[in-house]
This record gives sequence, structure tokens and C-alpha cells, in this order.
Amino acid sequence: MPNHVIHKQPPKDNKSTAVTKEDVARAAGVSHITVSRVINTPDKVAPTTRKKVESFIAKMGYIPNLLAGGLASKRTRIIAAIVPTIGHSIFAETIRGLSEQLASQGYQLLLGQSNYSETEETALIEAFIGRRVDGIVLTGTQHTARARQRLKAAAIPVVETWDLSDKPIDMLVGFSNYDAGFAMGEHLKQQGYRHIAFVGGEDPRGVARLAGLTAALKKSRIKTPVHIAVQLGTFLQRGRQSMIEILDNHPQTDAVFFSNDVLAAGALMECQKRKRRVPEDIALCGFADLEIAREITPAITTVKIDSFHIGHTAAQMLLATLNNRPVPEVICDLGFTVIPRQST
Amino acid sequence: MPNHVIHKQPPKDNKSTAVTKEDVARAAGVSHITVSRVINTPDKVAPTTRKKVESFIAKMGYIPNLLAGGLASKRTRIIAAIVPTIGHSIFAETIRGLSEQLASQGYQLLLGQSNYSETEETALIEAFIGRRVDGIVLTGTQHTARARQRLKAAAIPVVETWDLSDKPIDMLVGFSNYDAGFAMGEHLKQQGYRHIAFVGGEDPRGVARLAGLTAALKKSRIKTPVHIAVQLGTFLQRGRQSMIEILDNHPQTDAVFFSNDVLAAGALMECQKRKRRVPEDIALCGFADLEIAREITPAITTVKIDSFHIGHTAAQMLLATLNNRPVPEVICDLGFTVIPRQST
DNA sequence: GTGAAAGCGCTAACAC
DNA sequence: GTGTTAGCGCTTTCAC
Repeated sequence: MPNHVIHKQPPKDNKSTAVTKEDVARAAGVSHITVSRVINTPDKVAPTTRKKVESFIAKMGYIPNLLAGGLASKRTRIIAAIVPTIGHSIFAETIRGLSEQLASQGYQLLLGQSNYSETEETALIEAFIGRRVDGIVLTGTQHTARARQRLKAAAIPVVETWDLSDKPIDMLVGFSNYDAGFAMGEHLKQQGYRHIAFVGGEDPRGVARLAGLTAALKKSRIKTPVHIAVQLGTFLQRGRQSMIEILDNHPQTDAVFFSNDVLAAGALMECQKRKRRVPEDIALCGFADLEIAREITPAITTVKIDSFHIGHTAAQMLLATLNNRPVPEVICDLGFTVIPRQST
Repeated sequence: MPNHVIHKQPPKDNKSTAVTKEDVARAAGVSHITVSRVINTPDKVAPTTRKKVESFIAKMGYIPNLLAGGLASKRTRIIAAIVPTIGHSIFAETIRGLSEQLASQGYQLLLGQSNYSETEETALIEAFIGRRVDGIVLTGTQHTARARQRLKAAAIPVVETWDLSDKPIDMLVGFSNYDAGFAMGEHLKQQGYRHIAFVGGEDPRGVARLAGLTAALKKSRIKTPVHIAVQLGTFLQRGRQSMIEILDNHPQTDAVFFSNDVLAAGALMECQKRKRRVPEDIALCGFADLEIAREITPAITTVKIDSFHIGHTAAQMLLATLNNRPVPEVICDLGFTVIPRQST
């Protein structure tokens, strides 16, 4: 049993055994610059030389030190992205779109999680700038003054996402959360609902959706929605809890707009448990068009947004900029669609 | 409207405006090494000097170049982790456990996604080694020979997770997927089920769970479970589809073990749609103890594992090793618990 | 097509 | 406490 054993590889074996460009060059009988060229610009090396060097690279298990390369060339081929939370499905598709597009060009993604905190976001931005990432993707348009200033000073391309703004830091791809909330308000009105509640967090995008919803209702002189604030955390449970609160404290409510589909699904589960019929007794709708909204019964009305495309476009903008190509649209509005389903 | 505008910051303004350690040192009237010490070992600098330097750092917006630092010191304070997929909840908690523990020590997490492919995993490992990460966390114990060899040559600490193995590459934290499958088999038997199906992917951990389940059934001379292989992808839908297949093609089935709770939830939704009672007509159980298993009605029997703790422990092992502290247990079995709920 | 020299911004080791 | 010197492993520029 190999327990209680001191780890045998001292991490600081300073005379590191790592194979270097020099080693390969020496073995292959060329200068180190040739090895460099074989890796970066193979066309500029004679085929014979290239073959020989390549075989030594493989044989010796040489892995170029990207730290040194980045330091010398001032390009790391790393793009950083900051999302409020990884591991909840909302932003997963954006990350996927981002990383797929970046990988296709040999870039890697450094991922950070801000926990919906502007301060944490700022700290991450500083750390990423310290690592000399080639570009940064941010969620939302709200950032600390310090973050904006750092980003400006670093002079690297930035893409803000998941919202719209007149004056982005640099580039922007998203949709109007306000308009999306407004559109859902119109949908609910048109379906005849008059006592509407909104369940969502304090994050800027949720706030914008609520503002849009409120405006739509006000337009028709329907009273301002009841606002149930949810803590961050496990969404199904939060959705359930807010549903309990609505049923208990706001029994006249006939429709609830949730800031995401998982919250709505949790609420639906609570309704089913309490034998409230959806949508007959109370209507529910969500946001983002996640899988659960489609698959649960009754299927949940939602606002479809193209999360994957946001990531994809952000990556394209960055790559264009990094290759000195013009970016056709510095502000890119991807829009949204209300998807009526059985739950309303 | 600022559309159709060429991006105005050429990314390659080579005479970079970035503030350097030298600049700060010059402004503060000290040598650059003093600036370095203010950042890395503030105690070794006279308070007066420190205050002065710090104020200049803040004033000039100096951000240390971690690339250069890493190159010189041979420590990047980056830990890489590779999971089969980000954005599905299964590994999310492990990532959270990892990044929380790492952040507390000033380390950052570089995240990679292998898409359940050993080849992609190997490519990521090579890229990460090229970036000179200080340590690597891997999912599972199955890796290409090339990956093992690279890892060995790089001589960095490695933690494998989410499974058990006699001879890990280096360190290991997980639980026995085989035993977990076996335990669920025992539970199903004890509940009186005799016609059991298994739904899961081709990944090594799913295969191990199936093997354990099969062994438990064989022990009591119950026939080998029907195995429905699921493609990767959107789990609710896959769960639903496999349920359809089971109901249509294997109608005698009285219990189904799903390789994760989301699959089981999808199957449950299909049962409800078809008015099959769970567990009376057919029993379902899942794996991982995700939120959805707890919240859906009926609640789904599952195998609880401590995903967060896996990440947390992996980080601790790595940090201990990097600080030349002994690691108490090089192989750490966190175990699991079968949680019986209404669905069986 | 290939090589030599210089330097990216930092830290380690040793001096003062 | 603080400074000096010498690289870390690579890319860039320019020469051959």
C-alpha cells in the first residue's frame, strides 16, 4: 500500500531535465533557430533539414516552452474568458462556441469565473493581463472603473457579451435583455395574463429583463410585476422556493417570468407537487431555451437566444483583430426569439 | 453607429506601452529587484521603501509580467485540469472544489475539455506542459501511452480523479466505479427487481459501473443487464430516447440504472408522458446525486459521490507536493453512498 | 536556406 | 535592506 509516502519527485529539480530547443539543435546538427523555424514556419526550411529536425523533435520528446516564446514574441495565443459561473448550463454553450472557434486557429482558452462579482472580475482581468493573454471575452457590459482602465492600458482586444451597450469597451456581441423582457411581457399580456411576477437575481442582465417586462406591462396599464429576488446557487431549488413564496404570498399571480429556464423548471416541479395546473392555474416562462425547458412536461415557454453563436462570434472578432483584419461589426446584435410553448 | 469600422488598436504595437518593473523602479528611485521583492516578499523590504514602491505601482498601473516571471522562476502558479466536458453538471462541482482551493493559495486554473477522447486529452496535456503548468489534474485513469510518457518526462505532479487504480501515474483521488455499480445492483436486487437495464456511455467509468452491476446480478444468478449505449450530448433527451427504446424493445424490464442523474431524469420525464408509474411500473436510478435527482418527483435513487471533495483534495495534494510537504495518502478513496429514494 | 546577436521582463544567487 | 550579475528559452532582425 503506497500510503504515507513522501512524494518522490521534488518539484524544484532546478537543473531541469526538460529538453530544450538547443538540445534538439545540437543533436540534429543545426542551429537552434532552424528548430524554431521547423516549428513555426516549416515552409522556410529545406525539406531534408525539416525531416531530420522533426524526427529528433519526436525522438527526444521536445515540447517548446510557450512561456519563453510568449515572452519573446509578445503573443501567447491564449484568449481569456470570464463568465459569472461555469458549470451552470446558461453560459456553457457560449464557452463551447468560443473554444471551438479558438481551437481551430491554435488558440487556447483560459477560463475564469467571477461569481457574479465585479470585484472578482476585476481581479481576474488583472491576472489575465499579467499572463499577457492576447484577448479577453467578458460577460455583460458592467465592469469596475479599474477594470476598464486596466483593459485600456493593456491595449488588448476585448469583447463584451450577453448584453448590448452604446459604448462598449471595444467590441460587443449580444442581444437586448431589456427588449427580451419586453417581448415576454407582450407575450404574457397577449395570452391574457394580468397578474405577473418576475423571479430573478440581482445581476445586470436580470435587472434589464425585469425593466423590459415592467415597461411592457406599464404600457397596457397592467400593474408592475411582483419581484422575487433569488439568491445564486442551485437553481431548481431556488425556483421551487420562489414558487412557494408566490403561491403563498401572492396567490392572485397568474403568470411568472423566470430569469432562466432552470428556475422555471424548479417552479414547475413545485407546481406539480402541489397539483397546481400549468398553465391553467398559473403560467410559467423562462429564459435561454435550455434543454430542460424543451424536455419537461409541459414544455416551458422561453426566450431563445443563441448562446453558442455569441461565443463563436466573439472568437471571430478577436481573431480578426489579432490578424489585423477589419471587424465588420464592432457591435453585433444577435437578437432573440420568444418561443411559446405549453406552459403559457 | 460605430459599425463597419476597422479596429483601432493594432495588436502588434511592438514598442509596447506596458509599464515594466524597470519603469516603476526608476520612478521610485530604487532598483528593479526591490520592486520585485515588494511584490513577492514584502516582509523583506523596509516599510518605508515598500510604501513608496507600492504607491508607484498603483499610480502607474503596473501589472507584473507573469510570463517573464514564470520563465525565470520555473513556476507559473497555474494548475491545469482536464475534464471530459465542461458545462454539464457532472464535473462542475469538482472544478469548483479545485478552483476554490487553488485560488486560496494564489494559483489559477487552466481548464481543458477532452470531449471524452484520449487523443484530445493527450493534445491538451502537451499544450499544458508547453505552458509549463505546475501541476495537472486528469479525469479517469485511462490515458494514452504518449500522455503518460510526456507527463513522466515533464516531472510535474499529476492527480488522476473520479476512479481508482493500483498504479496511478502519480497521485489519485476518487472512488470505485465498479463497486458503485455493484452496490446499486445489490440495492435493486434487494428491492426485488429482476429484469434490469443499464444506460450509459462508452467512457471507462460508465463501463466500470456496468461491470459492477453485472457482477452483482450474476452473483444472484440474475441475468446480465440489457445495455443501452447512449451517445454523448444533451442528456435529458438521450435519457428519454433510451427509455423509449427500453419500453418498446425490452418491455419486461423492471428497473433501469442510468450512468448519470440527468439521463435518469430525462427517462422519468418520458415515463410521465407515457403514464408509466415510477417505480410501480418501472424503477429508475441514476448516478452522482445531482440537484435534479433530488428535486424531481418522484425523487431519483442515486449513488452519491463527493464531486466537490474530489476537486478539493486533488488541489490539496498538488499544493502539498509543490510546497515540498508530504502527501499523506497518494491514493485517496473517497467512497460513495447509495441513496434510496422514491424512484426505486 | 541558415545562422549570430540581441533582448523580451523577470527571478536566483550572491554581493554589499 | 538593497543592489549587481547572470541567465530562463525563445523570437526577432539582419547578415551571410
